Amino acid sequence: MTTASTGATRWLTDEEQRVWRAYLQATTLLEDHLDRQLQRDAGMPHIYYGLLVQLSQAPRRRMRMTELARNAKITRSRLSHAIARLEKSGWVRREDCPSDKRGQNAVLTDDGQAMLRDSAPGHVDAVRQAMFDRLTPEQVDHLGEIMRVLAAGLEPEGPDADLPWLR
Amino acid sequence: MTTASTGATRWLTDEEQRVWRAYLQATTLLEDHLDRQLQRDAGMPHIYYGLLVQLSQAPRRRMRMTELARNAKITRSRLSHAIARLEKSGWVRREDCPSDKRGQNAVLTDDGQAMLRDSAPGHVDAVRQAMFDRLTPEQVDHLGEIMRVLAAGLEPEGPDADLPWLR
DNA sequence: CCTATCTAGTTCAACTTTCAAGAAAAGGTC
DNA sequence: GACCTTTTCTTGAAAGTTGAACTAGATAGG
Repeated sequence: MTTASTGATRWLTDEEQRVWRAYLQATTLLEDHLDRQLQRDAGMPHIYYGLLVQLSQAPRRRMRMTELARNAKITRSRLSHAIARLEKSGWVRREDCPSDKRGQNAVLTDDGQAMLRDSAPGHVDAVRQAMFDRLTPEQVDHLGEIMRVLAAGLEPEGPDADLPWLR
Repeated sequence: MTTASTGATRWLTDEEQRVWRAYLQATTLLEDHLDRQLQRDAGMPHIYYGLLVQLSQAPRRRMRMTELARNAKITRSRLSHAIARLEKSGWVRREDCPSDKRGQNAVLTDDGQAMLRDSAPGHVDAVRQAMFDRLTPEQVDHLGEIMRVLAAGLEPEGPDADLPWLR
């Protein structure tokens, strides 16, 4: 039920406002921190690094553009630009999809794989220091469950739902 | 203790990887969702909206640039550009600080206040639907505590620490 | 087939963010 | 006061993102 249907806004309680504010601050700071760490150590923003990680875990280190965009929760437009940039840096190359002439595979190059191998330890350290070393095991469990719920709530639901990242 | 000092990387466990992945997906989806909601309903990205909210809650609806940047966890450069844009839209104006001739106050205009009043219900609804309506009260408590810990861990510590958002 | 529609991916322009550099005022020291 | 450092804020260019428009190939119905 939304405000629009009733005319009565359910404002956030003081406690909810505090939680929301803490959420915004923590996520902003963490994103910024990791962007900076990876820009320094791997020469690319965090999200680009995430794309390479996905490719490294995919069969034959390659993935269709749309599937990669869907996994990373970004639009295809954004992915096109990102892959173009990563291609220029030599970490990824494009390849025509054999079974669908419209399709492209993004392929992690050997250089890309080597770069990941070299920068992964530093990145894992950064993530540990920022998150896992600061939380109790119970808090990690809770966080995982909470984030799964939030992510599920923001996924498009029906088969005919308008998928934001396909625009 | 970091990998760099010992040579042994403490990789993430499978469960930690799942939590990390869920965190990245949820935060990406939520940020994206709210950016889109506010771009549609208020004509600006989420972070700009947050700046106006801060101003609306400040005494006399104005705040020094540096303080606003610090609260919003963004760099002063980014804030300068953002305020320039909000000024062009008429929601904010700049004002010289009387006590420090280097300083500027960002002031929420009446138009800005009115815009906030009109768009706040829709935004609160969006936040509720995405987060508070999906979590149990216990989960909200846990989330708040977790986010406070993470934010605190990413704040610069010493007085001489290099403050990212002051660059 | 033929046509209409859908899907995959790219491109362009407008906008936002980042980083490095710089102008101007404040503060500290002698 | 003269000098040096720090703080405040802005600027400009490069990089990244967005949303709409577009091309080309796949798909479905007649």
